[in-house]
Amino acid sequence: MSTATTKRITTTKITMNKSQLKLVSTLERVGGFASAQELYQMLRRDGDGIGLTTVYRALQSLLDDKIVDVLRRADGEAIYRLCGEAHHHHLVCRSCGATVEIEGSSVEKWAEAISEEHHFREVGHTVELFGLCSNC
Amino acid sequence: MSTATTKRITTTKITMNKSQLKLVSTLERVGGFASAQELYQMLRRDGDGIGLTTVYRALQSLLDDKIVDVLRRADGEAIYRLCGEAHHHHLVCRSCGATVEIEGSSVEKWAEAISEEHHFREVGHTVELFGLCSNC
DNA sequence: ACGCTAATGACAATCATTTTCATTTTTGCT
DNA sequence: AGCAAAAATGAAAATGATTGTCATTAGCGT
Repeated sequence: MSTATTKRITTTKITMNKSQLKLVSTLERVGGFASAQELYQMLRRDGDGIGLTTVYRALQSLLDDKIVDVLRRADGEAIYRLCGEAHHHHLVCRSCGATVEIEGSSVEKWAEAISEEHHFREVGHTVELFGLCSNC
Repeated sequence: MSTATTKRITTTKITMNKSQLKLVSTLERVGGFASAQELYQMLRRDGDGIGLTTVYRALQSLLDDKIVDVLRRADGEAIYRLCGEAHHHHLVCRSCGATVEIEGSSVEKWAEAISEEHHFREVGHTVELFGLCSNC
């Protein structure tokens, strides 16, 4: 008999309720980041009678289930996006707001190495660059 | 006579008022990040009659003068630190809050390269890692 | 249909941050 | 020193995102 440890396979069954599904599809439509307030307004505009509380709750569940990622805008407002989106970072002009999407495999590798070095698991990262673009 | 363009030397005289000085010295004492609310409470504990409004205003001025940096905690609260502090990043346990300070010259170089590539100037960056530490 | 649980939404509460505005302090000038 | 204008200050109210409360409702299994 092998003494190999059995890998734990996480079989958490993830069930999404109606609100969560609506949010996911709205986020798909957005294709990037959106705040809770923005998502709420989009749904209302579409005639949906969803409540703000429900939007926040559903987003929290989606976060727990790792279906969405969260980030903070400069003013502190939380913005969400689907995890599935290709992971990239942003170079933002702090004057005019122009944004360039950056893919940075080197940073990903760096983050991974650091995490291992310190025995951290499930490490995500936030990497954002802020400066002045050539026009500003 | 030379036709060389004259380099503009920015001689903005930076004068700090009393409140700004107090905040700088408090931040020195802290040696890292602190929120406006925390700084306010520290000063009050020390018997200073400073008002919260003044703390926010002074921090804003220090930001404008590039004397302090700002970052966001996970809950969206803004935290400030002196720019002079050795620049480093953080690896934070999202469960117990344990924090490891990381220095990452490779990320600095990467950020610089990206900035140049897109002709951005005065680029600062935010790099934070969040995960689960070995105890959690 | 019935009973139970999860989900929902209106509303109030919280908390950081910003605004307002009247008062005080500092500064510059004579 | 004396005085006027400008800058700084702080109390209190306003704002805006987010969270908590709680009564109502929708779904589901029997």
